[in-house]
Amino acid sequence: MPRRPADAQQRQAAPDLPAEPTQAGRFEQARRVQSMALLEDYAELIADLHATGGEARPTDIARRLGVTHATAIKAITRLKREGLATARPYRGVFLTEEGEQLAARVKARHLLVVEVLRAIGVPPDAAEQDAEGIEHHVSDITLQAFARFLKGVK
Amino acid sequence: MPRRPADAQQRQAAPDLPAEPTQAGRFEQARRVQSMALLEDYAELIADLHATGGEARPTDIARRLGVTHATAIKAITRLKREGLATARPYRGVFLTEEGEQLAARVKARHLLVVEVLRAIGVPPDAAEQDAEGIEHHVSDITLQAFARFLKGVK
DNA sequence: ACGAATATGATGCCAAGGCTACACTTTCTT
DNA sequence: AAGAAAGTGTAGCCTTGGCATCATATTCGT
Repeated sequence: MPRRPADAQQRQAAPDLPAEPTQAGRFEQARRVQSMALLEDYAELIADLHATGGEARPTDIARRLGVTHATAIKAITRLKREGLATARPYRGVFLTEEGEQLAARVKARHLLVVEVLRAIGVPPDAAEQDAEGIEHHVSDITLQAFARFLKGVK
Repeated sequence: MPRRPADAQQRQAAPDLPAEPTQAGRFEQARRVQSMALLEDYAELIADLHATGGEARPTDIARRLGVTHATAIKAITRLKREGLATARPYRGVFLTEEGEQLAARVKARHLLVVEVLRAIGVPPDAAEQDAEGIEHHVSDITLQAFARFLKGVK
């Protein structure tokens, strides 16, 4: 996480708000997106676990993500800190309202990305694999374009 | 960088080689990709600086990327460590043969991704912005599909 | 119901990639 | 040519997200 530069040397203190169309701006944005990716993945997975099995235990989460439980717990801590989740010891993790909304958005986006890749002719396996990384970088504007595109080819 | 797990607890020591089609496998792959993204961006930029201006100084690189020069130098150190670049103090950074190849691949991929986004109907600015993050997650297989797709709509 | 197995949570370690600050070169300007 | 400006490199700090390990808590099977 960039932690607000405030560097005096050679950066004109961009007010952070506008997505300047400069190369540096694009890279900054990409880095910002990246820092959200983890939260998004966890939120989506927790929602999925609740939707299917019923519980989202740290160990389940860790296994599904391919990390150790310690890593999962650390991420869950961050989710709690961000107000996206709560957890009762030995009772699993629960998404807050905000967390649920994030998860829903992420899931919809994931499906759309996979669909678009498939429509373009990407083999199913590759589509699934690449979507996992791509989805986090798909902006709302691009997402809308994806939806329109699918309506066209459907 | 994952640093080879060797965890004994609940992971069956996957030989690292096969891209297993499991969810955990997909996430691992996405993380692996992520760790390459930085090197790719730097290599591409260095090649671009050489192609246009002529020199790739740490400060130029830092400015273009929107980071401080200290950060750029750290990344350059990693590039050197990975055998992708060399540097002569106060004389700029140079890509090795391998670095050049990486840069070329990355650039071609970037252009293709932007083109595909445009073809799908994504506005230019969004296409440029999103491609910056997306490109790193586009596998060779998907890239080939992209190329075929463009031939079709061209 | 109790002991083994499993899950949980807390620590501590590591590397990457941000940052600031400071020292030292090089280059530019006058 | 000398001082100012700009570039370069080093060091130290922070956060994130991996990891292993250990001590507990819970759950399960007999």
